Amino acid sequence: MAKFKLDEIDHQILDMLIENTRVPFTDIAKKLLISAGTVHVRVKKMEDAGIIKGSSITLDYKKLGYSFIAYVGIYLQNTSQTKFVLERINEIPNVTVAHITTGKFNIFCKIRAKNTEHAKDVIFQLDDIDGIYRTETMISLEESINDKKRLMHSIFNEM
Amino acid sequence: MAKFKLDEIDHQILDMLIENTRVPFTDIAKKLLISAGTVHVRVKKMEDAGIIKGSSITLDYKKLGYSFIAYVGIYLQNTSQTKFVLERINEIPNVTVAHITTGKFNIFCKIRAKNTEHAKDVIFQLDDIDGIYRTETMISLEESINDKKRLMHSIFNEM
DNA sequence: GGTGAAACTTCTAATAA
DNA sequence: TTATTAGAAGTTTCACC
Repeated sequence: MAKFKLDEIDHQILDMLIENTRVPFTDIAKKLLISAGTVHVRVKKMEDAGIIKGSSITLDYKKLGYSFIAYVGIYLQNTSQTKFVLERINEIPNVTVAHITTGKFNIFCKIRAKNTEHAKDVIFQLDDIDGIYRTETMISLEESINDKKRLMHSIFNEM
Repeated sequence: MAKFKLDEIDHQILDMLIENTRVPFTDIAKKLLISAGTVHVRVKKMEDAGIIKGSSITLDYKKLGYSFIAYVGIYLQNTSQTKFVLERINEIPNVTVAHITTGKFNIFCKIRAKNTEHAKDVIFQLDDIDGIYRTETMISLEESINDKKRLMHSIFNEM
């Protein structure tokens, strides 16, 4: 996969879009002292290159009654079942991300639930999947999400 | 935290915004057979209520040369140092999320790096933090992200 | 590559229902 | 709560640097 070359302008455009996708191109243009047309062309180029894959709103799951987060490590009976089990896991909407991993666990996933009671149901759903022989749960007491912009800066400064 | 009441219309608006924040309100209106003004009012209401926290672009980190993902479980010398250590961890831009957890680990985080060599540097940075006495790394061989929309549907159907 | 302005589309807020 | 509408604001294209 080829590394796409971004210059300082692209980088600053991304920074602003990371914070808010609806920031007007005219505002970006004003801040970077370029024209709105240029912003448009550059964003389009990054979209076409697949650097910008899409955009999404950020929801407050706590306000939606979903304040429970946990990570679940999964041990399989047999690693040949990995693909199959992963598909079953991904059918559970409460599983937000799943990884095939090296180390202790074969599969590792993050779940989101309403509360402990509800989380128990989700974990039971996982335990019920054929091929999973044991799970190990780590409950999140506090989540801190790192600023996307900071990662972008560190990526950019190495390019 | 009070649960905000969303109706079917709100839910469908969220669905469309989850897929693409830049979808014109007029398109949403057309699809849901309501006016663009109504869409605007409802989105604003959800923003004011904090249900919609913001919006961001999704980047392709692989294309940016960052194809390495790992989870790192952290053991502390003393749990009283948790807050302090978490702050140090969050200063590393390659750590994208960190959690205080129950279970084996005291802190659990996700890192993003260029490759194994680079990941080693990041993990060494973690190991160097005062108060951390051991880390355990799980490398992601494959990541599958579950559709946000599916989670929203399951949340909505329980409301 | 970038610009600036025209043409087009979308947003927003006020008014009315 | 929702619809309509008109003016403001944003986006996109294009001829020209």
